[in-house]
Amino acid sequence: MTTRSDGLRSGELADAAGVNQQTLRYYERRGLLAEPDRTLGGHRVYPPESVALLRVIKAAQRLGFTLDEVAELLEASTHRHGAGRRAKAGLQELAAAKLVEVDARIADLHTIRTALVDAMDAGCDDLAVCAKSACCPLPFADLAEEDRHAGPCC
Amino acid sequence: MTTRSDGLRSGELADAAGVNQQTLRYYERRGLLAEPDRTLGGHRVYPPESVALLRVIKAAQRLGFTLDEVAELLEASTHRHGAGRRAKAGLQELAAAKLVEVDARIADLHTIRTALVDAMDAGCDDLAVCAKSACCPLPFADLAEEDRHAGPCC
DNA sequence: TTGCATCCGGTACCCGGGTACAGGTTTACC
DNA sequence: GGTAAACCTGTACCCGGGTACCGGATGCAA
Repeated sequence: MTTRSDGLRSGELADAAGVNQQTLRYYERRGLLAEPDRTLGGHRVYPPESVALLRVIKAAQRLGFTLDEVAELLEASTHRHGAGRRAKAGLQELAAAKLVEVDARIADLHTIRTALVDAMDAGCDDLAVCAKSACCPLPFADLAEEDRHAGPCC
Repeated sequence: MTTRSDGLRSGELADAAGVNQQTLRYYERRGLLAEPDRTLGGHRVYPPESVALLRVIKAAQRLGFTLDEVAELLEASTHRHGAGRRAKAGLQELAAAKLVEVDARIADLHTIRTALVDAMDAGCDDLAVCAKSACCPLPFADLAEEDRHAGPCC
């Protein structure tokens, strides 16, 4: 049965999409990739569209969506094709929400940038000294509040 | 022996600095906090300056420095007080390097922002459809390169 | 001296996004 | 039919910055 005209083996798909082979199985577990067909021996055989799908996943991830959000987006689209009702948020809603997050993060980084420049301009070169003297322009109290607002980096 | 006029217990320091008590021990392990004196029974007794030190640590962290970098900065300042030679980078150097990182991250986020707005303007609402049609403005190929350059978020 | 709050060390777990390894099949080509 | 490459499952580990839990010991006041 050499009629494997268009299926991809996991290694081929991984190479084509530029991801690790383990990542494919990881995405499968996370629900981003549907369980593919198998050979009689149990080896995965992916349809050619999978390459495009992986590229979409990577693009969405690059836009700041978490894997859970990407899974939600993909699930939403398949469900919309099938059943009429749509419970999941579409790309428009999630992108709008993500845009707000990105803008907040940019603003936050500008605050940080300003503080860094201030510290450099003031010639601070010793944290222990800064901690004791009041010369240092590092806004020890102020920064913390913004932190709560924007959330930690990770 | 009630002459504990100025020492802080770990719980007191944690409360005063607004951190978890476990975090204090964690910082001690990481070398950010020197090992404090102990009571006869082995309980930690911190000097009052520790509160300021913790605030500095939090401020530095807020500026984007990792705990390792903060430790390096603190270590550098104490070593400079002691021995004459300085091997560690000072705040000036690290801040300059961090500034470059922050600027790169801001630029990267602007790229992401643009892509998000483009996708919203184009009315994309289905990733699976976007993957197949060429209508979608999501720059599937381009984004990946920038990613390598700026590094992943976490 | 009793009783309760606090503290101790050690270990294990959390988040997100993977990656690595071990040890056992399957496939493909000669 | 032999052999090497590719594949399989399951489990454990990585990064950074903490947090939680446990059983036992201390501190302090009444």
